[in-house]
Amino acid sequence: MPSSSRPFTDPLLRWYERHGRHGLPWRATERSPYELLIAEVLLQRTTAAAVSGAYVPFVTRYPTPEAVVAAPSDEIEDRIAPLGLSKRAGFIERCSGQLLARHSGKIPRCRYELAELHGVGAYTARSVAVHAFGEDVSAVDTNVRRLISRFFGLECDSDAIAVLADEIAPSDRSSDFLYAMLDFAADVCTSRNPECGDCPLGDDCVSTGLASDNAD
DNA sequence: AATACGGGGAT
DNA sequence: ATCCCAGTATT
Repeated sequence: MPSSSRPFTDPLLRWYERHGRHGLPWRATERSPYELLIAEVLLQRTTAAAVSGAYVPFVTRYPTPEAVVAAPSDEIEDRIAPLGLSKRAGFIERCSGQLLARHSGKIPRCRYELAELHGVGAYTARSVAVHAFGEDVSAVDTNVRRLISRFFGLECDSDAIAVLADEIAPSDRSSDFLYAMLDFAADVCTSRNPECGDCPLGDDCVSTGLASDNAD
């Protein structure tokens, strides 16, 4: 992590310790890599609030890839349906089969092997690598993209965002840092009507004060 | 490089 | 009524 990024990372981590969404069920300690992978798939284009209700019943009913493969397809689909993008039910089934066939039911640590799994793209692979295995990278989703583009003044669709996100990830706290960016972007640096007023990053944010979104 | 998938909450 | 959400697979 370059020292020049500390005006970003330090206040962000401090904010996270105080105001982060620490109660989200997939963040509980002792979640297995498989359980984290399931959470990430359910969270694709889906709000944390929506997933939080369905998550515990899901991983309780299907605690392993074996349980997914053994279960009736329509039953899994019924649990995904309220979240939308119900084809993810099929993703999870196929992914679970691949986990059994290729990795003897375990979640691989390598994010490129992770991304070979059905329903697991670059983002989800990185996310699992960070939260399950502590890899020193970032995962750029909608929230992180918006936050970094605003703070550093980068174009929203710039490839530089992903590069920068990796560079500034603190090697010893990559998971907390990612959660911190997600929570901060969801609660303060929101898509519409960001709370720039009492933003703890305000002094150094390129876009501070221009309350219109889409900071570039 | 576009497009389909999607229900639910916020504005 | 429209926008948005911890994206990915498929044209």
